[in-house]
Amino acid sequence: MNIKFRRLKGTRDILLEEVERWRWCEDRWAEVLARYGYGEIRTPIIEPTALFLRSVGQGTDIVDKEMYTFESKGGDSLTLRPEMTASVVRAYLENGLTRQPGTMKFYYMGPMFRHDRPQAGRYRQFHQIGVEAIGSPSPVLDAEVIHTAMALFDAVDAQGLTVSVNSIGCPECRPAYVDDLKKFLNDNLDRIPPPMQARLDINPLRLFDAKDEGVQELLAGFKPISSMLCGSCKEHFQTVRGTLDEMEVPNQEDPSLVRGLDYYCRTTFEIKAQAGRKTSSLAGGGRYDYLVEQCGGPATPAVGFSIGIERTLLHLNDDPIDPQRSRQSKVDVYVACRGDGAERYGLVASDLLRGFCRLEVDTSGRSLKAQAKSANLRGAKILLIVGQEELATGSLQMKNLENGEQNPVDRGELLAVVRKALEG
RNA sequence: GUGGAUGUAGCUCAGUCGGCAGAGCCCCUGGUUGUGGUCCAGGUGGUCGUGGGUUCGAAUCCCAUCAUCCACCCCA
Repeated sequence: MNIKFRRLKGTRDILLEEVERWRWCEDRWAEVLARYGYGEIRTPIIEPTALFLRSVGQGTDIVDKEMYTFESKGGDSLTLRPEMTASVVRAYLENGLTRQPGTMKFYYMGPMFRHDRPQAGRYRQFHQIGVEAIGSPSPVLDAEVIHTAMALFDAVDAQGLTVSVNSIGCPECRPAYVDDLKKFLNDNLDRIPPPMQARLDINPLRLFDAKDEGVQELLAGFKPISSMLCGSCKEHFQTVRGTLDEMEVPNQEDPSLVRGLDYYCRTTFEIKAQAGRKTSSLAGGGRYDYLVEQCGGPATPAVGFSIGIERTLLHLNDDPIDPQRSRQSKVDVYVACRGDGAERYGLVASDLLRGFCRLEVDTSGRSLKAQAKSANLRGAKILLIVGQEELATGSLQMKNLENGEQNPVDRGELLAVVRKALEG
C-alpha cells in the first residue's frame, strides 16, 4: 500500500498485546519503588538546551551529536531530553525541595530522545525507568540504589545480569590520575585510532569506553584509578562494595567503567546482560555529588540510575507476539446486531453491563456469522444477539460461547443473568 | 559518520535460465434465509521500495536512490 506517512526513523509503535507487557512491568516496578521509598516525578519532555549542556557536559557524545535541539518561536534553544537526571535536579531546585528533611527519592518512567543510528535495542525515542536519590553522601545509599535496580529486574524476572562497579574519584583525587593518564596516552598516541584521539584532551577517561582491542590492551597496562583514589573515596568505594556483598548482590569491580556523562563522581555502576557472546548494558548510574550545586543549588550529594526499558524487555525474551492474533482487544461480552434498529437497541440494552465487564457492540453491519466470528476472536465468553425478533419481544439471545448453550433473556433481567453467567 | 544484509498481497514468505504475479495465514461471501471456535467452496487484495538503464520482453541483469534491519562508533 502506498502509505503517505511513516514513522520517524528510530521510533516504534507499541500496540495492544505489547502495551500489556509494558504495563505489566510498569505496575510491578511502581510497587517495588514504593517499597524502597521512592515517589514518582514527571517532568516536561522539553527543557532549555543549556540544562543538558551544563549537566551532561560538552564533549560527551550525547551533547555533541545526539540531542534533538531546536529553536522555539521566541528564539530560545530547546532540547528533547536525552536523559532524566538533569531534569530531576532542575525540578528539585525549582520546586524548592532543598529544605526538605532527609533524602528526596524520586523515580520516573518515560521517553528519552537521542539522535543515534538505530539498531537492536537502541531507538531514537526510547524509554527509561530510573531513580534519583538526592541529599545523602552515604555509600550505604549507593548500595541501596544498586540493590533497588536489581530489585526492579527481579520484579520482571530478568535473569543472568551482572553488576559492574567502579569509583572514578572526586575533584580531590581524580585530576592527578587524569593527568597521568593523559601523559601515558600521549606517549602511546600511535596505538590510538585517530577518531578516538579527539577524546583525549576533552575527557581522557572516556578512552576506557573504547572497544578497540588495541586501546583496551594499552589501557590494561596502565594503573587503575583505584590505585589513585584519595582516602575518603577509597573508603567510600569499599563501603559500597562491602554493603553490596552483605546484601548478597554479586558485583565485580570494572576499572574501565567510567560512564559517558560528565556529572558522575565516586561510584559508577552498570548492569549488563549476556546475550549469546554479546553483552548489552541494561542500566547505568552512579553518584553525582556536584550536579545540584552546578545547577545553582546548595552543595547536595546525590545518586541514581536509569534502566533501558526496551532493552530490558528484549532481554526478557518472552514468547514472540503473534502479529495476527494480537490486533484485537479482548472483551467479555460481544453484542451482534442485525437489521433495522438492532444496533441502537443492542447498545442501549447492554450498556449497563459495562459496570462490571468488557463489552463490545458490533456496528459493522456484517453478517451474523461474521459478527459471531469476531466475538470468538475477541475472546468473548458471552455473545448477545439482537435481531428483529428480539426487538419485538423486548429480549436478547444470550449464547455461552464456551459451551454453546443459548437462551432468550428478557431485557430487564439481562444484567443479572449475564453477571451470573460470567461468574459461573 | 562507516560497513553488511534485506525490500514481492494486511502479515510471513516463494518466485528456477529474463517469458502471463504466486502460496500460506488474515479478511469477505456462500455452504447454514439469524449463530463462533472445526470443515468445504468461492472471492477481494499488487506502483514486485523508487527512478533510470540494458532487452523484443525485467520481480529477475546493471546503475542510482530511499527505507528497514544488523554491526561499528557510542550508549539505555
